[in-house]
Amino acid sequence: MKNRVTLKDVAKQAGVSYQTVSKVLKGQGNVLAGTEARIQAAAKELGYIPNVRARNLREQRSYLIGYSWQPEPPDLYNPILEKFLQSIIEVAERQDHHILTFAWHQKNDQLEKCRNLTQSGHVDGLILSSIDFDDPRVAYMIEQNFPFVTFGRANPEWDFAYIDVDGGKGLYQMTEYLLALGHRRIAVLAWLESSRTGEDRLQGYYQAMQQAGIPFKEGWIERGENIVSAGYDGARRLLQRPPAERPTALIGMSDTLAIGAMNAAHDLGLTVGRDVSISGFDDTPLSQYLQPPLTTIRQPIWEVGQRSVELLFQIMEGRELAERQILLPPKLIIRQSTGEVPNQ
Amino acid sequence: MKNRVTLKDVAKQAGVSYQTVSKVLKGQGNVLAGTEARIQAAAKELGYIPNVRARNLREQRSYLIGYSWQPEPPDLYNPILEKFLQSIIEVAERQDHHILTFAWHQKNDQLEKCRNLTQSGHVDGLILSSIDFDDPRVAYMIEQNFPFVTFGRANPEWDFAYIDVDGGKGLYQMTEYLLALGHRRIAVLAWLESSRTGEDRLQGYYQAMQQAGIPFKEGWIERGENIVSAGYDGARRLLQRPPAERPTALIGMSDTLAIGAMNAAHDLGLTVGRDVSISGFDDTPLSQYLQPPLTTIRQPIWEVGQRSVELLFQIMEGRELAERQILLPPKLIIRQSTGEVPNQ
DNA sequence: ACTATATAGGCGAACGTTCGCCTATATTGG
DNA sequence: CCAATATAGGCGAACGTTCGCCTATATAGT
Repeated sequence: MKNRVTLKDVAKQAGVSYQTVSKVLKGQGNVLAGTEARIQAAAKELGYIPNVRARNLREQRSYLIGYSWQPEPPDLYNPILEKFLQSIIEVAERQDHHILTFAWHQKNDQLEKCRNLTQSGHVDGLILSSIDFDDPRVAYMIEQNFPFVTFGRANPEWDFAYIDVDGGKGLYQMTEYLLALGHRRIAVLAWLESSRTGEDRLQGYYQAMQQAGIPFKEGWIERGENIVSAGYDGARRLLQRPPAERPTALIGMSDTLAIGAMNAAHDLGLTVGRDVSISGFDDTPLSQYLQPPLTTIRQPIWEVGQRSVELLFQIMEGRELAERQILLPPKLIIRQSTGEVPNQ
Repeated sequence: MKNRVTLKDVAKQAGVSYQTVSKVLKGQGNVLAGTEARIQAAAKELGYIPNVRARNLREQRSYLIGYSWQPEPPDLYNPILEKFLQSIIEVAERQDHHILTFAWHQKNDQLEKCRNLTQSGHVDGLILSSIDFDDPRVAYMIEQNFPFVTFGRANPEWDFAYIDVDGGKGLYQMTEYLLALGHRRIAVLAWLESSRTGEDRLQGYYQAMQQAGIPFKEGWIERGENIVSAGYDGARRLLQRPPAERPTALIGMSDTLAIGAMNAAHDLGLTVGRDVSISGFDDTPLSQYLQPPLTTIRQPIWEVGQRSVELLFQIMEGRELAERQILLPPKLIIRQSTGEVPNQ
């Protein structure tokens, strides 16, 4: 590891100055064909691989993009992390960049970590997720004018590049679908009001219900953390109401909540898909194998990852951007948990 | 980003040479208390943060650890990736290191990627997973004497640092448990013979069966890829055998296969946990919420991650290691898919 | 034949650290 | 009073690139 082959070694072997080797290898050389061949041969023979640490210092960049996500508690998991990571890694590598991952444990760690990572020159850009409404990281990045992209929206008054999935549209479609099936009493297992993403999604539900002329009932929204037991408890409360006001369909704001709801229905002796319809959000890989398979909403995660890196590259290159805010539509995936599978 | 504050800025403000600032800030200074205070104050006032690119070049290291994993196909997911990643990130950060992630798509990409990453000085060490028996990456790292640790074993004739979970022990415990419940016809949904991990696990099954004096039946091993449909197909074949030779218990080599098996049993009108026992391996976060909850084997992923980074640090520091090969025991998690929950 | 221009490649400088050695002053001991 | 030693901090060098400028030769134009 220590005595790696450097430009100087190649230069000596090829009989030129090491700077010339650099130029030739970067395709900026202005040399005779013979010289070029000699240099290439020497580089190949010696197995020259440029030292990125020196390049980084000289070029004042690190070819690294930072990414961190909010850790889930042990018994839970992040259904989209793997795909998202893989997509950003893939796109980054196409441009000779890598992804540096970092963690934050306390909420107030976040800003400090971002500060350090950016100011120390560790990374050239940042991809942030689990964005809060008035997220201090976003404010800081804007203030510092440091290249970044978020997966998720923040305060709409701030102008910065983000990508998000239109969860409102997702819930709108889902509600519409359930209404078309004939449901009228449709409840939602929602997140706490502090979640911006959660409230966005809920808007889609409100909108569809209103369009269908169904008056809003406060009691149809059960709120809780994004954990299975919250889905279970919420569904249990809803399903134990008097028959006349018991919902016939439950929309979970995540597959996690939907799974809790399915278990609650099961424990109450109800058959999901017949006695009650239940749907989720995320299209967790296993959701199609649940009994019954879960109707859900799939986020275009791969595309989110790809486009966020592409966006970030454009920002890092200082290009003017036509489209800095991207909202991607999710896709309704119909399975048996909301009743018989329709034709096709 | 461009005109960040450097040692020279701090030095000017404190009225000393920049090298002295460096020494003081690294705690190696031999200066008057007053000078030290002046330097610290200046650094704080200017918000000095060392430039890691310069440090890396000078120190000939990157403070980065590389990690890559085998991407799962889109409808599948890696049940342990998130926890593993989080654990290695956390331990790495405690020592001022970060994790650099990279991908490989083709099998033959792997070696090339590792070569580049190590020879270019991108990373100081590597954590490798999805190890093959005669894995060329391992051979290369040994030959280059580059610091690395694997999660998983390779050719036992090679001497290098690894951590693995004793899957054989896991299957032994599971088989023993099923035998204790009274099962005699116990089948396994296994991986292809080319999987070293799979064969290791299978050994535990063979051993337990042999100790119980039950003759081995070739037909009780159904092999396939690690995908739900393979578990489904394998279980279907096993469960459709004539009653006298139909297995009463199916051991899945992964939760994925077990889920396929549960679906097959369901489709054949069998109740899992009563008509047939089914178990998995991994303790996927959702496995406890399946209907019925899945008996499975939990890998100590957090510990694997933690210890692999600790091991790697020791190797990077060139310390002699007492224990370079670590085998951790998994834990049997009993739920209802293998029958009634025992007391406690 | 003399100047302008292109061609091929050398060379210095810089990126921001860290580290070891050097020096000037102050302190101590005999 | 002088030499030995500590103390405080300066200074040069190096890590391995990239980049711009410079120069020497060759070629072309008039």
